[in-house]
Amino acid sequence: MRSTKRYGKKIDLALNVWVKLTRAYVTFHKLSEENIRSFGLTGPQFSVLESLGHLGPMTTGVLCKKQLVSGGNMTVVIDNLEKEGLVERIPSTEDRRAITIRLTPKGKRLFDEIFPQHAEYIAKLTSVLPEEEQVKLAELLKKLGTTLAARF
Amino acid sequence: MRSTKRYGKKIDLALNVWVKLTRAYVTFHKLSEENIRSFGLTGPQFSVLESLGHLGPMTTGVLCKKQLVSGGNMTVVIDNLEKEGLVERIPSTEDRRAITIRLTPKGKRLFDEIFPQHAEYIAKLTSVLPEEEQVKLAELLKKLGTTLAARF
DNA sequence: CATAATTATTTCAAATTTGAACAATTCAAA
DNA sequence: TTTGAATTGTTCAAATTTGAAATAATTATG
Repeated sequence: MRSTKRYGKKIDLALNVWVKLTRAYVTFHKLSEENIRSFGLTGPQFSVLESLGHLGPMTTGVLCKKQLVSGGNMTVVIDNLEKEGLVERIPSTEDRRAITIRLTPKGKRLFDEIFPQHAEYIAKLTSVLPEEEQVKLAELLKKLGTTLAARF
Repeated sequence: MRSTKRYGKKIDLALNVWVKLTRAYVTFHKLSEENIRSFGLTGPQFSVLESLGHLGPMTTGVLCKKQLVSGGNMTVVIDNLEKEGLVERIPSTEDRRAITIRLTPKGKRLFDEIFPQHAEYIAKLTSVLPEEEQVKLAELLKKLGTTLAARF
């Protein structure tokens, strides 16, 4: 950390956290994305399938909040999944502005097939840390993420 | 974590680490990016200024490795910084394929002005964790990131 | 009830990023 | 040497993402 040693102890520590968070995330993300591509899906497509597969049908807006992406982007992602016949748009019964997205049977089959494989891969990557460190890391990251989201 | 409780203890734990890493990173990144925009720079532009400001002139290729982005992208980022008069391209003396990028005086002045401000902001964000947790988190993230990069 | 403000989604243009193709250069081995 | 493989940076096309309208529907307020 030679590059971040000139701003006082507190700031150096904070910069170090941020740098390490970025490196760990980017490296992990590239590997995960690569694995997802091998299933013929993009990362965002996979994330949508995962949300729908685990939590059931939900509206476009809820999907946006879950993945923290813009609405314009989500429309495109859903368009592409729809073209592949993996999801379908159903007008919401309660709110006629809203559209419910759900897996088609084909989408459900694909999800059931590839999600466990991808989960195995994630576990392989994560296993570079022993389990007790994984627990600690998840706990700290959760605290950081939720507190930031709540406070800023 | 209702959505990730059906694949066995080890896999659930790994998925949890990955989900929390993603949330913490994306949330932090959006806030940091927003702050950088307030200085009239994009995130990648700021990162290049930071590398050059802290470590001195370096080639395009080294910048790519530091920021983990593609060469095509780095060319555009440097083009834009050059248009603003913040960096300049110098043909490398040792390797005539390579081009050294360095800050102009204007770039150096901007860097000296805004980096401490941004560092303060990062410290404000990070301060949602007490210092001993920051130390622990940085340590775990470093281990995760470096081991992944070395092993996969 | 009527009007305004908010919310959900889509459309569109612009910015960003990647990856492949390419030109120039370096390096290593025959 | 010199041939060929690898590396450096750029260009280009395509994919991705965002953010700002635009549209439609709902909710709140007077």
